Amino acid sequence: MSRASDTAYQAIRAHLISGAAKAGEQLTEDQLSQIAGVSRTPVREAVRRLVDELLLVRSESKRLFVADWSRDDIEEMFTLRQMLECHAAERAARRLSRTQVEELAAVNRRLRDAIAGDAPDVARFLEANRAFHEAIIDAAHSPRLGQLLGKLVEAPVVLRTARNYSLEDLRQSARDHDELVAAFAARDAEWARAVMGSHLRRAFHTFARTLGPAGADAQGQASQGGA
Amino acid sequence: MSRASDTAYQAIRAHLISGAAKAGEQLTEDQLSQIAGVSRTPVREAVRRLVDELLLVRSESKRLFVADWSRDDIEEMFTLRQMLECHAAERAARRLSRTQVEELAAVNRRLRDAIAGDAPDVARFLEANRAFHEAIIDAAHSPRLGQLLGKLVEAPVVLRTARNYSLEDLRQSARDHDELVAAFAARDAEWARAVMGSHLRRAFHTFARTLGPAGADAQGQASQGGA
DNA sequence: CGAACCGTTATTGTATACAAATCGCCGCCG
DNA sequence: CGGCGGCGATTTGTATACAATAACGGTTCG
Repeated sequence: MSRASDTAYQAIRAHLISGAAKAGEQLTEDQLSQIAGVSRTPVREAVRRLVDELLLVRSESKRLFVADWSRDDIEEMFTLRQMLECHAAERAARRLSRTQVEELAAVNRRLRDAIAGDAPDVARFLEANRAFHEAIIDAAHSPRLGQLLGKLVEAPVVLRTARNYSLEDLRQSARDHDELVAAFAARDAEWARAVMGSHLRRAFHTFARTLGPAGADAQGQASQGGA
Repeated sequence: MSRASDTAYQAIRAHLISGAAKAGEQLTEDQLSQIAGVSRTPVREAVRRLVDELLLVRSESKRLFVADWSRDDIEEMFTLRQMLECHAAERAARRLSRTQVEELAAVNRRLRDAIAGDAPDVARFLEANRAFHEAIIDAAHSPRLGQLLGKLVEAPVVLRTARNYSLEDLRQSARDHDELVAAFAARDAEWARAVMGSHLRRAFHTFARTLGPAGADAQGQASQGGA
């Protein structure tokens, strides 16, 4: 990846994740180029990526805003992710070699380690979690699928880092992963799909619980739509 | 949309569709800026879109090539599209108003008109077809879904214009659309999903038939992968 | 004769200056 | 008192020049 535009991407992303920028706030390319320490050209490239990943939004008149995810947006995202990632699990179940299954199991042991004690290491947990899901998607051998999912998983992973998960939530995730590994070992595609489905759907509800009841929604903002 | 970068997008896209550029051929941003008649800056913007839509490919060293779709790539793409668009049909079935259903029916009448005689007007057919599917996706009210599908439908629609479809293929499509309208009118989400599924799966086989048997595949090229 | 090295050339990446478009505000008129 | 129009300021879009990097070809050494 090119140097400056990648620098810009990471810097801006970090800036968004850190919470320094509030949802709905306007940002200008100039500000961002100052933050990233590069000129506007690579910033624009980085911004395009971030818009694609739904972390930034461009208004109708091309002005730039920090994305503001409503509960419905998040549910939609989880639904799409579930659809695609269940498919990935199904394909992976048919293709994973014994060695690869063992590798997945190893990744999940790392994940368990991260939540072994009373004080879970959330950063390590998230890293292992990401690696686990990524390995499955890779194993599905469907480049386009991976590409589509890449965009979807970015955003929530980001938001997630800011949230507090209960230890029980994390442990349930680990159990889900174990069952996925079992399904893969058995080469049972239907099983894998089903486990992945409930895993992600529960993740959504765990996530949504922190946002309040289903009716309440975020306030308006520069129209996010536009397909 | 900005003037020059949009011009560039359309010009380059037209250049690719017209067949003037062979699959796997290298293109430089300079060439493209000459073709489009604008500077490299908007060309780069347009190129990013086209890479995203899988019409162009960037090699590991950032060189630019005309995408070369293997049969497997096409099958993958249709599979993903089916998954997403079935979901869209399901949602649309629950949401479409009587008026909207009638509008869909009208679009399909346009489509039938285009293939009424012995010499079908393929351009009009494709336009109506696109409008039909787009209306369903819009009705699904899922902006992210629309966005994902946008990328997937671009490529095949493009290739498709170059192919010859039998009159019977086109008529079958029209019948499928009629049945979809019926499913929508009945507000039967399962029915809609099923019809959409067979519609797209058949489209894939119709398409694949023109590419030869399943085993034969395209030759190598700059690695297309990269999720 | 083959393979690795180095200089040349082609191609992409970045910075900067400028043009176009948009916004927000202020004054004007109804 | 409220809406309309236009002007200044802000922000994005485009062109161009230059820098960095990767491919190519020739030469030389083993």
